[in-house]
Amino acid sequence: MKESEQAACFTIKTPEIFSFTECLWFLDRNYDDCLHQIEAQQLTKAVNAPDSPLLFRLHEENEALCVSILKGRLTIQNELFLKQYIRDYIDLDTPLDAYYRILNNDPRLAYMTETFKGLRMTGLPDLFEALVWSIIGQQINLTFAYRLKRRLVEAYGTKMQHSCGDFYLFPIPEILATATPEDLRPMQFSGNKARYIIGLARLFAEGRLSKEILQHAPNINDRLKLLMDIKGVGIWTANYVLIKSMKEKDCIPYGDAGLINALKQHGIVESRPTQQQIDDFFGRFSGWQSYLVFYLWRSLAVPKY
DNA sequence: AACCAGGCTGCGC
DNA sequence: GCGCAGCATGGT
Repeated sequence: MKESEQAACFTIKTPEIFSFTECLWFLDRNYDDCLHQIEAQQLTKAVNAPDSPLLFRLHEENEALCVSILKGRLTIQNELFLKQYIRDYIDLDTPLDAYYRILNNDPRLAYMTETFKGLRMTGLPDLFEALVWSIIGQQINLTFAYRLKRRLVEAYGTKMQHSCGDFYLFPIPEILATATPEDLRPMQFSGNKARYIIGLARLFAEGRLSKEILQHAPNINDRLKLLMDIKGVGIWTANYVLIKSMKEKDCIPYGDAGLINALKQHGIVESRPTQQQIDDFFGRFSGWQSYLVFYLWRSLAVPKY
């Protein structure tokens, strides 16, 4: 192997208040996610980088994240892209101390700063992927949602083969735009999910929606409206996507079954809370509302809560 | 077998 | 703007 190829790795210094274990745990959660593999505290994943697809592996060592490239060329441009991708993927750039101070002010939530210490928002930097995934997840349980995603990705995504297994890239809109609802029905997509997803792929393929377009919208309400004008995207999906893909600080996916369960389990709301009741509680967490939603989702996996 | 799941659309008010 | 039925599909 040539020296230049041996150098196909780099490190990223980890921030204060960071737990790689917590982040990996959330990414895994015992669900069958077809877009990454987590094993022995290592994450392996394929991404579409500007110069070529990359298969990378991430592990922690000496207060740094080590990124090694298993497949694909680590050009300068690809390295810049991957560095930023990882920073976005596990939200390395947000200092959490202010958030933890607010959590500690609420006796019902203070335990989170220890129990989930260092957990960072796991993002979906690819807007198209975030939208499709949220449509898949509407109104069905997560086990089934991950199964649907796997079928879609294996049928329309790009495979990267490696000695430790096959890794998939999420389907690009241009490919998915050629599918018909009849193609997706046998994979157990409902007719509506199939139509919504294909419509979305066409929107992206025709350049009528992109992350850039959304980023250029002047404010959060314009971004919500741009998203909710899409067939199949309601208030839940729009907020979910702004959290996961756009790092929006104060988004609440109203109606989210998991969120409401978590709020009930913490004694914060009664069943079937109104939007106003949820806003009243979240008001104190301005600047960290999205993060709080994320930590409440995390809490659902704790038996006590 | 009923009720639930990281909802949405279309309708009537 | 708000509430509600109807929908679609597997898990528990």
